[in-house]
Amino acid sequence: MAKRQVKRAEVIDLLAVHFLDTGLSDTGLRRLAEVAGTSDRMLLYYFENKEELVAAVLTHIASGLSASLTDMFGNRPLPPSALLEALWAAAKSEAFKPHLRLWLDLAANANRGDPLLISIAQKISTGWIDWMANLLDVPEANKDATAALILATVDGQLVLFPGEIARGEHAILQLIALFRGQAKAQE
Amino acid sequence: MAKRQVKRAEVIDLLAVHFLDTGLSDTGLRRLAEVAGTSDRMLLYYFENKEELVAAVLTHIASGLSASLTDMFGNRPLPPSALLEALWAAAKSEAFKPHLRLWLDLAANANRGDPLLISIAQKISTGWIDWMANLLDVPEANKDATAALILATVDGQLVLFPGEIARGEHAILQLIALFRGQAKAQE
DNA sequence: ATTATCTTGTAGCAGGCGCTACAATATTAA
DNA sequence: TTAATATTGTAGCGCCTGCTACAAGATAAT
Repeated sequence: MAKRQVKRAEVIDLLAVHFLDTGLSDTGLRRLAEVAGTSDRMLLYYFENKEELVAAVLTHIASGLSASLTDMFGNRPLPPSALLEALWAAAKSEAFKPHLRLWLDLAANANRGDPLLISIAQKISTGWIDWMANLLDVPEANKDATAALILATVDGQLVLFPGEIARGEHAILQLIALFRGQAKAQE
Repeated sequence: MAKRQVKRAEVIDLLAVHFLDTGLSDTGLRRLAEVAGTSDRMLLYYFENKEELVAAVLTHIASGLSASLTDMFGNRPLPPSALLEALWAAAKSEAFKPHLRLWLDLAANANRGDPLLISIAQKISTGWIDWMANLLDVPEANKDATAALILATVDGQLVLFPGEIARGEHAILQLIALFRGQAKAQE
């Protein structure tokens, strides 16, 4: 009778939505219990402690990421300029914002030194990079570096223009132009 | 007579160091009082409330930033590739890390929606961009975009590779190469 | 010298935090 | 049916949070 495991999975699903909605700040046990339709006592029955709960929810979100990414972009190879263009359009959309904000939250907390959060954040980062590297129509040797550059620039927008990501658009356009120039030079 | 103002300034100085050391997480009033050599009661005498305290310390750090930047880089115009190279070397150094981590902390909290933190973060961001735009040896029309691109990419490293910023170095090198290629194409 | 103002200490409030002890119930196994 | 086990509720612990009421001492103005 693994009712505990079933409930645990349900809780994770509900809390994933909540984390994406509100970030990592609104995570008191009593609040999470309310969101998940249970009690704090029960959360600590399903999970060892709060740390394990948070880790489970975040890794669940991370593992669902790849799927939604391929849904959104397919797997047709794209040149860097086109990929960045498409990614930037997505990043500006409301549907994408929760993921980006949560990721920023996670990175900031990880940079405080928490080893658990660091490992989770790194797993998510490499997930993004691998996915994008496979999608890039560039020489094998440049794939990872190009993917990291694209991602870092988009993330950087989030840091540089908080609350108003689209304001730094000219930086993205600049990078697109650089990619185009490079492509032309290689002809 | 205005002893309160004097003490207030001293407190801000001490707390600026503490914020740079530990980020925005360790900011309980009793802890800050200990660091500043006073009591929580006194902090709330010098400042209206905690919010005003944090704002004062952060803007103090922000206003000291320009000075230390020009100290470090002078004001000789540099091409984008050289500037990025120098900035990246600085970003990897221990001396610089506190500023970057604090900035990331600030951006993450601002992205939660706090209007006060948003305005502070934006002030700091534009400070960086303006400083760098003035330093860039590129056509006037491209200065802001190039500066934002460089900053966003370096910040993005912080998000993408938490706790281990140097691991994403190939992305930076990629951007440097793109800048070099662009410079050559324009000859 | 006497007010008035400025500065500071003591004590505590109401609420949140993660977590647990204990017991009651529900479910399964024998 | 009885006994073991799994699930859940109630209540509360000790500690932290931002903040405040109140009064005592220090300093200044009159």
